Amino acid sequence: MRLNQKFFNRNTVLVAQELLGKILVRKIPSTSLGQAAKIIRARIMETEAYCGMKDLACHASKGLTERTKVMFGPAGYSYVYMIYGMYYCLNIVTEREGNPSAVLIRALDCENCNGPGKLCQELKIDKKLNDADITKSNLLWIENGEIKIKKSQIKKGKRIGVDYAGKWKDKLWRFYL
DNA sequence: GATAAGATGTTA
DNA sequence: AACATCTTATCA
Repeated sequence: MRLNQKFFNRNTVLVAQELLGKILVRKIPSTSLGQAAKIIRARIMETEAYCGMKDLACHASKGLTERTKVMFGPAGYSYVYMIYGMYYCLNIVTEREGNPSAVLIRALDCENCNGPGKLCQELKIDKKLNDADITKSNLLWIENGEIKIKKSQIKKGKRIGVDYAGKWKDKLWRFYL
């Protein structure tokens, strides 16, 4: 079953943990004539929570801009941005409209998906998939996993690469299996 | 294992 | 100028 708006319209740290073990589904349309479309399904293994304007590690802390505006909208939308000039990162917007937060998908359990930049490469996720309603899209969505994840299976750590974020850099908002 | 550098373009 | 990354190289 596909996860709905209600699932994402909640506390970001909670959603980040509950996304572990869920199935990310990506339908890649055919690129050339006669070539079949491809569907990739993979378990989410690692996430990070980025919580609103106060969180200095969250892009939305810089205010509403062309880049961050998706996060200010309703939950359940994709936020895709370019990082370091070479990679894309995939996030899902959480919380109610006006509370700009998102969960970064850092790793899946498939080949070449052990990092936020790599999994976007593997799943052919780029800026075109920014601002997509993943509760309705037929290109990208998330489904319930078969397996129920127990709280004891979830490991926590500091978020990666956010040393500039002052007191927010030490928050244990990275979750992984 | 830890650390450093380089590739690269968007962002404010 | 800094950056929510990854790969390769060079240490220990």
